[in-house]
Amino acid sequence: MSKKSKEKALTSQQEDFSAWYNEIVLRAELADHSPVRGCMVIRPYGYRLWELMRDELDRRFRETGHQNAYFPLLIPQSFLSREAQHIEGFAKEAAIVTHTRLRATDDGGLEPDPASKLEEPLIIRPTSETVIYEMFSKWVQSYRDLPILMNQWANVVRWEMRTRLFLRTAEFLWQEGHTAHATEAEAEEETRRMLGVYRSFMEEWMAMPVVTGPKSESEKFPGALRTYTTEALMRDDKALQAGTSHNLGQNFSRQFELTFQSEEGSEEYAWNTSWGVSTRLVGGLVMTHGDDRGLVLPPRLAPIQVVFVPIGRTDEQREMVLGRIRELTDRLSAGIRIHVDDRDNLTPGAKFYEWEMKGVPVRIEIGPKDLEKGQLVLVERVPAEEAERKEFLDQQEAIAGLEDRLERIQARLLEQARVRREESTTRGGVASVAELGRIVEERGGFVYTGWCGSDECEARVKEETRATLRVLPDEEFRSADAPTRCLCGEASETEVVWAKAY
RNA sequence: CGGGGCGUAGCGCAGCCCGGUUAGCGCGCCUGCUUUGGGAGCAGGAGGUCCCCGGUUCGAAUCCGGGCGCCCCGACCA
Repeated sequence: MSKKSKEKALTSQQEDFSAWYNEIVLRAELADHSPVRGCMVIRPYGYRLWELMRDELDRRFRETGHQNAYFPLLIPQSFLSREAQHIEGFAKEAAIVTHTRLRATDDGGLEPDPASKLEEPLIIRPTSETVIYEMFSKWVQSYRDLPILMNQWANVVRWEMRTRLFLRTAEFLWQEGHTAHATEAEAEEETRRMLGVYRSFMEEWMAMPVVTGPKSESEKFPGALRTYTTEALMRDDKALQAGTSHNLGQNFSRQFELTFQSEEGSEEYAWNTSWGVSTRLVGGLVMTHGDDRGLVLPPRLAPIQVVFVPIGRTDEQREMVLGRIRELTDRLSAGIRIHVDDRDNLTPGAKFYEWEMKGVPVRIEIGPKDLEKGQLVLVERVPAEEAERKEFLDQQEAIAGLEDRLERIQARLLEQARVRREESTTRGGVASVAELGRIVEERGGFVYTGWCGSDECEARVKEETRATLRVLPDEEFRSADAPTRCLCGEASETEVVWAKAY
């Protein structure tokens, strides 16, 4: 019995992925557009998602010895200009504070008071390397003060031309880790360690598989020696840079006189790293798992893991059903995030659609018939097999098994995402730029090829195919028999991954 | 910053080309009754600076000029 939907249906992913994404973010109440162009309001449901990500990442940062701190939003303009590449990277998208007062205009409006003009403009941080290393230089004297392992949760502003909710907004929330070390080897180890933290978080919590490895010279962070990335593949077969970890070398310590006296007594520049993930991860989560019904959330990050929908014709029935639900949920471990949808102005069907759209992993229906039989109806957001969509289960057993079920769902989502990525990955036999272009155009996904290592070659491929060099994959991701030739015909130096990217 | 599209009720839209009563529809919202295992039904009701400013006209959502905003597609970026 196909029911005509009164709600406008979601645009399907196949019809227009971009429209699908925008609609789902708004309709699932993750975020909304702000009055200021390019900025977003993160709504409670979306913010809870971010908080759950944040809490787990924060736990992992502490576990690896890092401490949280907070550095100011405003940065002296002169700081940014100290590191040449760094300024080049951020100058084009800066928000600048020039005045400290407003005054009334004749026509009843407001304008910056010229008398309050700052001698030196302040930049709203696009990232905090400069202030942080300035401060580190005050705090560090000897090798005994190292390493410094610090992190901050903050907002940053980058005045983007073109924005999209979560994926690229003018202001976003993130974490930026900043460390200082006595040796290059230690800094490199730290850079790698945090890349690993990101990777395992993304896989274990977001159920989002990633390919890790260094970026090419042209794609690295401005001011870094080396940038490592975690690259994920979205359901529209475009790549998303989900997190980055940078070995900054001594670039910043030289500019900010971040020096220390070594064990041997010599004065040395410290070695720095920085690493970050942002609210962009929420966008990545949406585009990794979402389908034409809406969001699909992995249980570990779902604000609501299990939603109960009571069903009853009469007030009396509803009371009894709700009573039963209370009995059952009292017995649940406090670790499970549940919600009982007892609204009486919606039919059960309407609730089903709503919670599916919001990506809740498990729905449990209980009605009068179930009370008699001691059973309940359980539906997973993404069932293992379509055939068993509605499961009729013993109440006690179902409740007792919820925790395990959520873990199984978590694992399955990662597995499914992995399968999708592999199906969208092309390895071997891509021998020309034209062929790469064709694959990227027609099929999308990750394309592995050989690379001679030259910037010019990379730029040419980018120009001709619209694909970018996403990552020089770490060994475990490389092909069994790596290509021996670059697309240009020269000998391949390393295997690389190309894709159209967000 | 270039190209395209759109601004009318909370949301989605019609009306505009061809100016003419109190500006309309669906969803949502409020009240009541009946309902509830896949988007409930009926009845009643609330809700609008038609993006802004100016012009043309007896009369502007509609025509003209200027502005603003948003979305999409490109160049740059987490």
